[in-house]
Amino acid sequence: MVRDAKSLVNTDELGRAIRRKREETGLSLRDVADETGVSASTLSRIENGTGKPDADNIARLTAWLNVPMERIMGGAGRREDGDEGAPVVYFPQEAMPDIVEAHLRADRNLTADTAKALSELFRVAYAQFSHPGSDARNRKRR
Amino acid sequence: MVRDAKSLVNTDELGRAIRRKREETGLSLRDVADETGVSASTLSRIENGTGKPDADNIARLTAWLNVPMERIMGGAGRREDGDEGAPVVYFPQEAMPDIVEAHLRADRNLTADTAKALSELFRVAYAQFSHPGSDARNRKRR
DNA sequence: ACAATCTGTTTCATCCGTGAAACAGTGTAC
DNA sequence: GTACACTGTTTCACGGATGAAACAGATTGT
Repeated sequence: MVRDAKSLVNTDELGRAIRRKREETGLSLRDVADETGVSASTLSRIENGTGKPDADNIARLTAWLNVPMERIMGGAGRREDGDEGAPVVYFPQEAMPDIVEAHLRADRNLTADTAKALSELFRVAYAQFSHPGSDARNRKRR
Repeated sequence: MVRDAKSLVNTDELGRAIRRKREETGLSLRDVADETGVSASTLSRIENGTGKPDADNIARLTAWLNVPMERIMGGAGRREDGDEGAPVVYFPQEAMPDIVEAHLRADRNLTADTAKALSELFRVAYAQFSHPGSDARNRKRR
């Protein structure tokens, strides 16, 4: 059942991937820090395999790497195929714009200002579409 | 409202999902604790939306829920088929609209039509801002 | 009645990941 | 030389997530 207290976070692989991409693109730790929102000191620790990054930083860095999180974190089952009968709403209005913004910040083809502008645009548009005016929380499942 | 929080971990939905499945299967917190390796006290906190679980516990619980982790955490990514070792495949700007679209489609707060419309809007806006040749690139001296 | 055993919640002390800032090298200009 | 601007690393105080254990409530058995 439960494997004994083994860490499910593959820190080494994550660190290697980050260092590889960072060096390939010729960026400094502080550059990546600016793009991802993860501090340079934390990035250094992750690249050197010291400690385990928390969930937010893993999400930011996997977004920057463009790799699925399961690559870095183990133990997650895969379902999803066929249909999403699962009655769970995972991305409510609150989270979505932040997720998009995180992706935009990680996009090297955008300046910080542009990323912010796009993020704001999306935020406004999303809010408009996802808040029909009623206070209905979630769409009823059918 | 969380202004700077920008947490990429959707704790509330994770907690709701766990509580739902736990009650559906008639398990106690300590039962789930035994199955997942997450302590009952931590489970109680997660179900009630207090704090943010760390990466290991997210992995354990998404595994127990049998849902992909991206549903809980806002990571980007694309799975490269098969190969494990070196295999982190990066592909930059073209991916962004697709990533956003994937997230929008997974958002149950949006109808399919709305998701598509938002996706298109984002695609157009992004293309406008990110096309090469302009000043879009970050100034970077070597 | 009482006790025993469940349940979920909440202290409590400990551990650890975090970012800012200090630090140590390494060039590069002047 | 010696400032300066960069690099990656490490120190530091702090916030917060954690599990064990204490806790309160409910249910059941005797």
